[in-house]
Amino acid sequence: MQNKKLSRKEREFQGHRQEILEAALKIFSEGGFHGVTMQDIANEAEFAVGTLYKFFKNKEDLYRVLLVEKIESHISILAETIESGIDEMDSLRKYLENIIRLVKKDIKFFRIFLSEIRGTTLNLPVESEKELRNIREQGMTMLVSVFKEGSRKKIFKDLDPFLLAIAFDGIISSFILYYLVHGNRHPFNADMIMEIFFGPILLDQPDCRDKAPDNPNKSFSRE
Amino acid sequence: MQNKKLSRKEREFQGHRQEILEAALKIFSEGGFHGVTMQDIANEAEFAVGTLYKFFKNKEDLYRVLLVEKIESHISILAETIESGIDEMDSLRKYLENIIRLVKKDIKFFRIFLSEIRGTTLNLPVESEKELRNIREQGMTMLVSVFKEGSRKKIFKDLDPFLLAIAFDGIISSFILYYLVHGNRHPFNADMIMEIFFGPILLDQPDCRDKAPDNPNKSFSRE
Amino acid sequence: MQNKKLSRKEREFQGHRQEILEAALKIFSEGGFHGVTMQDIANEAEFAVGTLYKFFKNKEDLYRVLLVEKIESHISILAETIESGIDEMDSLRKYLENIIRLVKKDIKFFRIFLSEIRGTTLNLPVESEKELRNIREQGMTMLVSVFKEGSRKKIFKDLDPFLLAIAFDGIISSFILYYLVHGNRHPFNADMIMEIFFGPILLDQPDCRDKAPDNPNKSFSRE
Amino acid sequence: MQNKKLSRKEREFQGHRQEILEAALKIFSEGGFHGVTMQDIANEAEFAVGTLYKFFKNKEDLYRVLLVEKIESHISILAETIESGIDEMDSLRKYLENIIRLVKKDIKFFRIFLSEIRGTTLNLPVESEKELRNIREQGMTMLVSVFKEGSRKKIFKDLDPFLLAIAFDGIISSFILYYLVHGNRHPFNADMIMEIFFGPILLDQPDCRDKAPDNPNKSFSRE
DNA sequence: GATGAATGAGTCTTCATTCAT
DNA sequence: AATGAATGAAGACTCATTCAT
Repeated sequence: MQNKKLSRKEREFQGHRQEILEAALKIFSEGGFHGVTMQDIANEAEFAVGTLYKFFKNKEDLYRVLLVEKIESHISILAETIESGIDEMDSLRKYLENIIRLVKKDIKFFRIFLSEIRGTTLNLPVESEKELRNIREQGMTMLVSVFKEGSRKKIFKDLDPFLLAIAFDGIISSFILYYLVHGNRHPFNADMIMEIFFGPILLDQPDCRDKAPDNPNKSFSRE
Repeated sequence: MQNKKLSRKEREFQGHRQEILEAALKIFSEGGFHGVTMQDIANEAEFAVGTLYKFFKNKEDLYRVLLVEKIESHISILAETIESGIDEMDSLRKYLENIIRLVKKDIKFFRIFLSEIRGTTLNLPVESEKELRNIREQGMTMLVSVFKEGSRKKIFKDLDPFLLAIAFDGIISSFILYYLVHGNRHPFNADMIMEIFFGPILLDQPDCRDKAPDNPNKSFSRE
Repeated sequence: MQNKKLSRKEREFQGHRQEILEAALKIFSEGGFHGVTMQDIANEAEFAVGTLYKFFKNKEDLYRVLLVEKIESHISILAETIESGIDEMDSLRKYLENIIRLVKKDIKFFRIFLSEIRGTTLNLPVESEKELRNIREQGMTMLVSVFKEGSRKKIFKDLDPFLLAIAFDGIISSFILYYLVHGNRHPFNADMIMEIFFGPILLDQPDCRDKAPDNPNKSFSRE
Repeated sequence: MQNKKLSRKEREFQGHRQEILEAALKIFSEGGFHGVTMQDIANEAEFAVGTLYKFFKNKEDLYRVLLVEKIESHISILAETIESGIDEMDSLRKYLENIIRLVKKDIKFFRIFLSEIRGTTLNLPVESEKELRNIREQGMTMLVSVFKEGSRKKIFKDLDPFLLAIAFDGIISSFILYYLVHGNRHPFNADMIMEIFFGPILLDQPDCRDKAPDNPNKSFSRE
């Protein structure tokens, strides 16, 4: 009975915690970290401000937890996805399909996520930003592995797998961002993105590389 | 003589305005809009706070002007660049080379720019955000035209030129972001990006498209 | 019990609101609207500045509420008074007696009231000034009615009742002002004011009117 | 010649001083002391802000001088007027006629004057307020003398001449204020005010004095 | 755990005043 | 005397956080 009682309490605790996180997600996604007050979140969550502080150390902590929990959950889904692929192309296509599914399911989160992750000027204190960036890096690492493996197997052209991962990730982000801002104006799906990325865009031309003289000025490296 | 005197004053005025803008750029790029006080900027600019308000209506105005002036200048450079290309591929390569050049020259600006433009949650009041997004849109429009023309000429594969532009833009942003965060760890240049985007990544495979059954669940469209 | 608790909270809330209003009254009556800071009021009220803003939207609102609540309360007292008179002279004498009583009881308020209401250059934004003037106007309207009725009954000499009200009101204000500045140096009471206003000042003289040639220059009308 | 040159300079100096005072009068009368910036006045005067400080020590000084000079000039006019009267009634009528004339000629000044003089909460630091009040007192003193003389000559009813002066002054202020706020809605002139003040308002009634029992509660004296 | 009134440090912004030209 | 750019002190207001109930 004691056990049961505690368990109910625990369930309630977790329930309230979730309600607060969801309220925070909604409110933050609309106003951004600085455009939102703890009172706003408390109102949305239908709790008193003080209560928020029983669950989260402070505003920043609430925001951070919000992001970290979701990112970790998404990353673990995507990790499974990638591992379930029968080959690298399959993994990446599934990865894409899943991201698209997640974005549709969780627009609010991605709204925050993008502004937080793509920005380089900070909403949060350095420490929190680092943590976010590290978690985020794990996601990139997964991609890099796939591209490395694909390169090793000679499925992919011989390019730095890291750069390929950056590019792939950039395309995805760009589509997500476009979707968040403009909705369905130019519909797309995983296969179209795969085609754009992996297929040739340029038709009937030997190679676009040889046209470029090695002008050091153009290369992207700090002097 | 009267004329000369006025001209000196005007030059001084513009000079001070520039100094403030540069100080603001530095400080904002380090702390973000909300992480920075007018006092911080005044200190960096070596003016009194009050002086900032002689040049800019308020903090937001200062930030907005900072972005707008630079974006407009960069866009006009890129527009010229694109027009100077002998064909679409040349235009895009030059576009890329110029962006890379601009980023190297103006890291601080791009730091702000990315966080401002890629985010969907606002730093600024809605009105200012709209203005920024509109200017930014002009940049995208340029890219779209090139892809449209390339499609028309059958230089590019028959895909929605809009999606191609989004993808191209996404790759660029991703590389810039990577450069801003990690510097030169994985060096790249315009040609590499061109190759990744326009060349095929997938080797010796007929087409990646036909493997994908038309699963509506995967397509990126709201219900 | 729940009810009681709420009621206690409500009582406390109203209590604090009153404490703030009283502190504000004291401080404003000494320094005027512009000569006083919210910090001054907070100190006097023994609350933090932030607390003031839980009760009043801003400094102006606090000042306005202060005036409006008191004016309305005073006007309603005076309205009752006037209605309770057995005839017009009685009404006005009672009106006077009550004003004198109120002034003695609430010197601080009248200090603010006079400077606010008699001035024509604004302390407050136009909107608030209008509101104050409107409420104030109600007070004048009461006086005008009495004078109208007295004129109709031929109790008063046949003069524009409006002008009589203005004159009567002016005398009162003048005595109040004198009292506020010099205290009791020249004591007076309601009856003395009544005598000055209603009785003849000029002795044994036919009428002072016929001596005045109709010089348009002297009449108080805009050309 | 040297003399002449200085004299021209002096004339110019005085001219500019006047222009500034006039601009200040206009601007202050519209916005009140605190609602106006030195820049506003400078704009109106078509001088630079710095120039204002060549003529006046600071904002307060400008405001004070503005009032003092006008008040003194008006008082001296009114003093002459009063002295020119053939008897007390004539003096007071002429006094009234002149005030009305002055108000019509100098609405802007009276707008400031009233709010400054009738208020008891300060726009200005205590010292300046005292100075203004002293000058103003001189005006009252003139009135008091006339009433004293009238009482001595038994022209006026035997009432404290001081109170009569306060009452007379109050009526005048009230009419002026009404005129400033509502313009000519209820036209009046010196004679009407004389009649209201000196004639009986109450008709066919023995005396209103004896009805009043000596209730100390009603008398206007601090306990 | 839940509450929400109270706190007060922190910021933007204004504007009287100065001073080099 | 005239200028007006620069100054910086001062004040209204906000909001994350605390704590007594």
